[in-house]
Amino acid sequence: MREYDHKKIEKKWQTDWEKKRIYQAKDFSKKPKYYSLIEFPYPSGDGLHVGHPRPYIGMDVISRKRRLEGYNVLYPIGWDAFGLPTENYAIKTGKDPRIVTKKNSDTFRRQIKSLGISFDWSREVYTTDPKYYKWTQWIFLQFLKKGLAYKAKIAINWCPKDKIGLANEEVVGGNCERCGTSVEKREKEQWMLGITKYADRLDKDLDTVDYLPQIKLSQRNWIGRSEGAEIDFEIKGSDKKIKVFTTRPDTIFGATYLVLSPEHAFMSFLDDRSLNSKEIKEYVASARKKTEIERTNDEKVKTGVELKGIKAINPANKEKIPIWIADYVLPHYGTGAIMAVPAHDERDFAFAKKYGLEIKNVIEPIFIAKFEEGLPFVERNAISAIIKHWSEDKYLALKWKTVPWVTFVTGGIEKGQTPEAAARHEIREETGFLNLKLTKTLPNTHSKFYHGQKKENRFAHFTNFYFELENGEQVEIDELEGKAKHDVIWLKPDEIEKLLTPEGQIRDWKLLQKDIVYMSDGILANSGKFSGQDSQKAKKEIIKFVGGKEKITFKLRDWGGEPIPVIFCNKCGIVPVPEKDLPVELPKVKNYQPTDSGESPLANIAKWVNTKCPKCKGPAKRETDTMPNWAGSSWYYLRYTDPKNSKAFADKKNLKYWTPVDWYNGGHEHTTLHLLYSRFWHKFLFDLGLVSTSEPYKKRTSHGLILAEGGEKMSKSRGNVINPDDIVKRYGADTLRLYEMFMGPFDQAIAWSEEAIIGPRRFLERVWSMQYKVQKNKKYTEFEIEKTVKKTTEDIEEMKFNTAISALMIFVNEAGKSEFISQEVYEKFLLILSPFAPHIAEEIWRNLGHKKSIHLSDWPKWDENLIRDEEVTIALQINGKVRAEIMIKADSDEEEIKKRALANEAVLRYLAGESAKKVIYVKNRLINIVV
RNA sequence: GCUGGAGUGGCGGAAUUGGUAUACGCGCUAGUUUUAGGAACUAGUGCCGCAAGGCUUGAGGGUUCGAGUCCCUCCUCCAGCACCA
Repeated sequence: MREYDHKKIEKKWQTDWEKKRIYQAKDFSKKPKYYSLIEFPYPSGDGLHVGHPRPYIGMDVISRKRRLEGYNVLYPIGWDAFGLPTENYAIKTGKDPRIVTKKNSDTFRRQIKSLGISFDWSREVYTTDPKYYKWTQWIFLQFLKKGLAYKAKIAINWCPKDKIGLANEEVVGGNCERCGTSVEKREKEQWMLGITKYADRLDKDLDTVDYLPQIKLSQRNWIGRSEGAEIDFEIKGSDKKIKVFTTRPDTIFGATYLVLSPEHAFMSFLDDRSLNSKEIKEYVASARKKTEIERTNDEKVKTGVELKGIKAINPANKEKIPIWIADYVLPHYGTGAIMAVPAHDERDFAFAKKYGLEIKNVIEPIFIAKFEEGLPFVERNAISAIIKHWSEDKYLALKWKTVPWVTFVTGGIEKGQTPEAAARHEIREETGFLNLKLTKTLPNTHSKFYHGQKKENRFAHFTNFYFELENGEQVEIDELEGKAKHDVIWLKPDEIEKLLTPEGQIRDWKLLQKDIVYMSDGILANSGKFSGQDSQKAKKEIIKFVGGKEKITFKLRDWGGEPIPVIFCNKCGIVPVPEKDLPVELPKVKNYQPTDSGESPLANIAKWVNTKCPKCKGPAKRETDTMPNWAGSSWYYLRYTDPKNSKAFADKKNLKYWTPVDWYNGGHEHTTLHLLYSRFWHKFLFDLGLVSTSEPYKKRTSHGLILAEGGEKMSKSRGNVINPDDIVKRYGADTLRLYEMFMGPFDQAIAWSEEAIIGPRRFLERVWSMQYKVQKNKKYTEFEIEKTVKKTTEDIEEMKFNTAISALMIFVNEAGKSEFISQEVYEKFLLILSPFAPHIAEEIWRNLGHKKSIHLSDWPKWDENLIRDEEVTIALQINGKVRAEIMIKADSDEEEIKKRALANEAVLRYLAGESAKKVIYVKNRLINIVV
């Protein structure tokens, strides 16, 4: 019996596989293709830590399984090397980023190879390679041609220490993510890509792909589609109009003022027309000075200034309403102006409260409780009354006798009766109390419910009152009307919310304690001819009524990116670099020091910057800003299909064969920006007829981070990095792979444990020693392997690698008990183990006499008939508690089992003479005896 | 604040979706054995209790013959978004 020598085995097979190129994808094949993809790594100087390979191993398991299932698999890798860290590193060391990148990727490659990941190394791409970024630039020129790339002056976050622009994500709490310096706001010309033009498609087409639900959700949130309307508000005494965007046109009768963002174009028209133009100008100027962060982070205290002497006209009710400017209205969303409905919007409410603006209720809440399906609704006008005790902080409620309700006093309004009179009448009848002071009338509410006593569905319209009792004087209550139906109880404030049944009354109570802004749909009120209608249903009619237009708006904004391949000419303006001159290569720069102005270090290299205009041949300058790193990573998966092509970014035939990516796994942190941007690029290329599918990725999943043992992020600066090299040396790549897949759910973050890794190693030891128990032509533990094959096959597809491995372990534990194992069964086992532990599986496979690699074999099938157990254990429960177990033949007769159960000794003991009320049988699972 | 996810032994985590809670692994306890290593093997291991037995899935209520799973209220943690009208 040989020892399990992982070092020898792993080295040997890695060399062999590489020599025979068994993982190289073939362009075009009779086999069906399968394209599995991981996010390509950023090769930092720190080398790999154990967190990096988790997704690679996960997709490796999928890819290896697909090969065994007969697919022609493309599983490529490359290096994403542009971007801030490289630049920062270069700045620090003064070294050429390309040399640094090369060195780093060499380390990464060696480390990844030592794990036995089945990447096709012949298709490696580098985003820093001119042969690659030539095509990034080329795609950019296509954007330019179609008008989807444009230059705009936008505010950027500027770190004065690093002298570098930061993306919003790189600003944490107003400080630079890297160095902690407080970030400034700077205006800078930036290249923008018009992703917003694709917003609708990016949203809709999510229906056509198989992404994890959370991923779709966060993409949808990021795109932020919302349906609403644009409505013009006329300015009194002027032909000017202000256009607002709203998702709640149904609340327009409650719009009591307008708010414009300080950047709004109306401001320039205004000039000195308003009575307080100086104040306004000051406010606009101060808002401009604030950074985006200040504007949104100032604990959301709202400030604003009224445009005095100017009024707008609410098109719904023709009322004159004031106009304000305030920086809580964002310039770049909707029209940069809103109609404020303080009664039904929290932000408007806070603002209105602060500045004493009118608050007009136009939506009355509707509460829908349980009702009988199919029964018509009987409409009733009703009252509800909160009544305070005359001397204590207690409130009157009725505890109903026939139904399990606790309510405030309620009752119908008779014809000709005022609501207040109805309330007083009802209170007297039901409680006998006489001396009430009407303290407050609360807003109306509506409620749909089933009236258990009257046996009908009710649609009640409530007028709500708050009374205070002046004293305890009472009259005798009529037996029938009062006491027979309910008892009067007094509730303390903290009991009310817990005990009260009707939601509407709970709301009344809460409203009495504090302001509540009702923002949901309901019944319209104070809304002219629309009063009484369902707010949701009336939306469209109201838009028509006020002359508005339905409109869909997106949160998504165009994003800045800085391309290289353009030239600025004084005569011709922005001129694209001719395609034949691509790529525009970066010059070798000796000094990578950044400049104070925010210009690229390239700007100092006159020789490179000064060039000729391709159009007029006059003197011109090159764009000196460099591409953001997401540009290169937006299309890299296309390059893998044809990585060496010098005529196009990839040949159409290759693209047609390999795309779309069948399964793309990546980090949670990329589910919005990267994923959205690459979808956008892909759709653009699709529109140009350059790729053959409208979506790049058929399926997308995420993996969780691996954290350090304390649960902290792993990083060199924290000094808690676990290097896979050490693990591979001591336990072997197979153990590491197995452990990473076994440690917990794949999509969840999880802390590394140096202790727990021994488990998978022991498992492999047992797998190893099993080979010495193999018997040919004998069958053992047959149905166990069938079960294991089924479970493993299914779990891998759902990325439930942890339970798949658990099934493998259970098999080995079981099979290990018998003296022998049949070769057939053992081989099946090795095949389903092979995606997780490819080296040991290969070694044993060959030891068993195979000449060809296990990884070129076939994935085993299982026989459903063998899995079905002949006998099953079922539980005997009494009142839901397990008291005994019995063995029965699978699918045996129900009555017979029940008889056996009732005759069971343990059952009889627990029954203790009592007879069974009911016996429930769940097929092949349990019997529950109710006593 | 909003949205999404989660809370199960000493620890990482299972649970065919309403049907025997704690699979698998780590750790721990006892034993066996050895080429003395960061070992291997065998048995045991949710909690309380000597036991019979009782109790257990963040807390509290509810529905059900039966709830980790469904409903309501609340608490805690993680992630993303953050005035998007």
